[in-house]
Amino acid sequence: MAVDIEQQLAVFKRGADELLVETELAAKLARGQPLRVKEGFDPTRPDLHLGHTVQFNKLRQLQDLGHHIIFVIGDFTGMIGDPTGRNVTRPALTRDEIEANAKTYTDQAFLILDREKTEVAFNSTWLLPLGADGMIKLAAKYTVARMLERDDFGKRYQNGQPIAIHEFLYPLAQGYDSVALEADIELGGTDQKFNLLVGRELQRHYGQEPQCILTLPLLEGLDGVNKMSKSLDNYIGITEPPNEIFGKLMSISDELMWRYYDLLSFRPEDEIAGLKRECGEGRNPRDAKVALAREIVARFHSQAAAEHAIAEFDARFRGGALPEDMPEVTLATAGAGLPIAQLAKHAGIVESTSEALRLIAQRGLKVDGDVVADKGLVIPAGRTVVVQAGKRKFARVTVK
RNA sequence: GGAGGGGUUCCCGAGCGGUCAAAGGGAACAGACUGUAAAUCUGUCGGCUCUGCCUUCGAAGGUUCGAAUCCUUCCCCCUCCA
Repeated sequence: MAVDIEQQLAVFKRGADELLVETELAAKLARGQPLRVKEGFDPTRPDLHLGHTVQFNKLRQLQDLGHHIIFVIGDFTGMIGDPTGRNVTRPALTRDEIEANAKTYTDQAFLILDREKTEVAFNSTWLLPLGADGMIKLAAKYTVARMLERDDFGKRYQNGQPIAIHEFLYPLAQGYDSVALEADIELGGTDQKFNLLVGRELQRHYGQEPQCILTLPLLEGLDGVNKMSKSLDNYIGITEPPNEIFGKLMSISDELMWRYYDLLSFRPEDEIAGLKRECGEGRNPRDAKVALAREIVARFHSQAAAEHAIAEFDARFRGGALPEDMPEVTLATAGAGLPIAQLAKHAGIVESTSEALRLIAQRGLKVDGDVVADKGLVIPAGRTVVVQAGKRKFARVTVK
């Protein structure tokens, strides 16, 4: 702990939404011991996207300050089930599946965090032994009124939407994690604030010094409005191919780009401010976007992959070239050839022949670069063509 | 346990015997414009062997020439009372 407290606090707070309670954190830091920093993750969805990495980035910064990171896999809380109500019950994951998910999850996290210095913990380790009686005792420590303070619950309650009882157990279980781990501070997204506060409360009940809370902003998804999530399909997955990540980043709005700079870039703050100023003075924001996309691709793949993505992007969208990689499909035909609509559907670039016909009507379907004008077009057996739906979907199809 | 309200196409939400594949909005998709920006404008937005046919309005039956709309039973959700 060579770094002084003021400097440390600045690192904690950079880009953060809220720090509770700063004076408490300063006191903890003053002891000169590494803090036990906890954050929980739900392993039911193993694919991580850039939104998750906002959290990882901060954990990494704290790790670099010498603090002890505890990466909690919510295997028990995951079992409680999906809190959004109307969804079908999630099939219970087996132990093996959970472990497999956890592994892909942590492997991805370790693209940012230092594997050697990170403690990975499964919360079933301490929650399972609680048993029904332990859970009841735990539940006795909180009231329904306080639960309804949670924005999400309160709104649903007021709007007449269902809240299942077990959903109340979720914050309690998560809060108990902090007790079991004797966390000094817990991180989470702003939507986690309530759950994090429950942790504080429970620690008091169990005679511990309450944890501090650091919330980080939720990253907006590609639409720039909703938070990034897989279910909204507005995400950039960190295991996606370089060209995908690059392309998706290039498609965001300028406004959103600056947001991404703030939350995702490792560049110094003044450098980002400089870029922003240049664009304000007339530099094409596209340049800044390329720089951001390059940085992100390089982080999850490599510098070479990033340069390559830029080159292909230019060739494709400035030069009009075809993408390097596209699905190769071979389709059998019973007759002399395949009608274009069916071909597009079976090639997987449209959902249905109806959609293909609509696209044709709107001049959005191309064969070998030419707009398909005739919906009756038949591709004869023996030919190989490149079909394109819209700007992004391609396939090379051979008719046999 | 009692009383009332409700379940409509991806989402919200109109429709309440025929003119309904179902208004309107959102999302999404395509085209124009561009920096593959965003915004805007135009169009599309169940499926198919597509000038026609088939399947949708919680589920299953029924009434009717004809049902998302009426009846019966069932399932689910909400509110108030107990």
